[in-house]
Amino acid sequence: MLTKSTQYAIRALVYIQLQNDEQKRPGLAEIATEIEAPEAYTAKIMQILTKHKLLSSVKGRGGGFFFSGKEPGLSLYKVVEVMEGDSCFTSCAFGLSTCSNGKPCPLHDKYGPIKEAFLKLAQEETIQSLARKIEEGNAVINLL
Amino acid sequence: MLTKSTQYAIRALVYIQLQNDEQKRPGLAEIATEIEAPEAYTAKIMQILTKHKLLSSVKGRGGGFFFSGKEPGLSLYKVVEVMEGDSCFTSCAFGLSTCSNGKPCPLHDKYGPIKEAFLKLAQEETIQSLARKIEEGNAVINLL
DNA sequence: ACATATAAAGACCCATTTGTCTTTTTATGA
DNA sequence: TCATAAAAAGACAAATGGGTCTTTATATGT
Ligand code: FES
Ligand code: FES
Repeated sequence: MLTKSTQYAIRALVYIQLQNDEQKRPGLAEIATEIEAPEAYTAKIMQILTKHKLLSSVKGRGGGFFFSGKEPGLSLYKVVEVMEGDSCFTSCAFGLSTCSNGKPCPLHDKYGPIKEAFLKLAQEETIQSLARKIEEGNAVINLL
Repeated sequence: MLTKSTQYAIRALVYIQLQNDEQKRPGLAEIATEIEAPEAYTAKIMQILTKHKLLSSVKGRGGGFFFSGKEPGLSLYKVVEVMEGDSCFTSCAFGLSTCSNGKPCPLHDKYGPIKEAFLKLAQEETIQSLARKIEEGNAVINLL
């Protein structure tokens, strides 16, 4: 499972993308409310994201968060990597220090493909592709 | 990802099964060493498992841990449930409070099947089936 | 130019998970 | 029977993740 921080990050980024698509630049308070996350904690997460250049921000009046738009899509993989590292894609489900085909744990055969599928999902889906599903009415961003 | 405690539990149970298959009843110290886990912490985990009757134990001289053998297999699902609850099988990857087909998050379509596969794995695989893979030389229990 | 709205930064605090240490209980082999 | 080996129990400590509060820096609208 992804950590709460990663989930907050993904939800926040998707919300920002949705707003950007309407030429808006949401601020912290609005984002936190919309994704149902604590405001101060959301602030910390936004700081991590901007520090790692996944996102841009402007301070001061009328400031807020936005994607510069020059980049292509932002993959979920990148977000997960920045927020919690990539161990959820690589580590052994059984707890061995390394997951390898050479000395597999007894879960390796069946768990490997699951990890693969999750990795593929994270690499192929982007903040933008998720936002699009919401815009098309095929998914929701919260349960409000 | 399963928690460390859950992983310790699974490894310990598999080791006990392997020893039981040779008519042995390993004690705490031996188990902890073999699964490469802290002894005192392993003790706590064994207590949880015995309290929930996933495992039997005898105190005193010549004591140790063992499966009573009357039960059929012990599914991974049961172990996970006892150790950390079932949220890893049910919760929303995006962080919504409920995962539902009615109001799906934008990850639901692609993540759902992955969760399904993981649940199936946990329900079908048992401590005994994992032990068998090791006995047959198709997997290892540690990297020692 | 300046007041103000906003993000950034830093110092904390709380909860949970992971891990250790000590004491108690109990079964059993000598 | 009874000393001892073992698990059980309880109290505590460290590490991590999640969360809050206060102060600082800065961009912008007026
Ligand atoms: S070795 Fe355990 S999942 Fe690969
Ligand atoms: S609603 Fe998010 S995974 Fe089902």
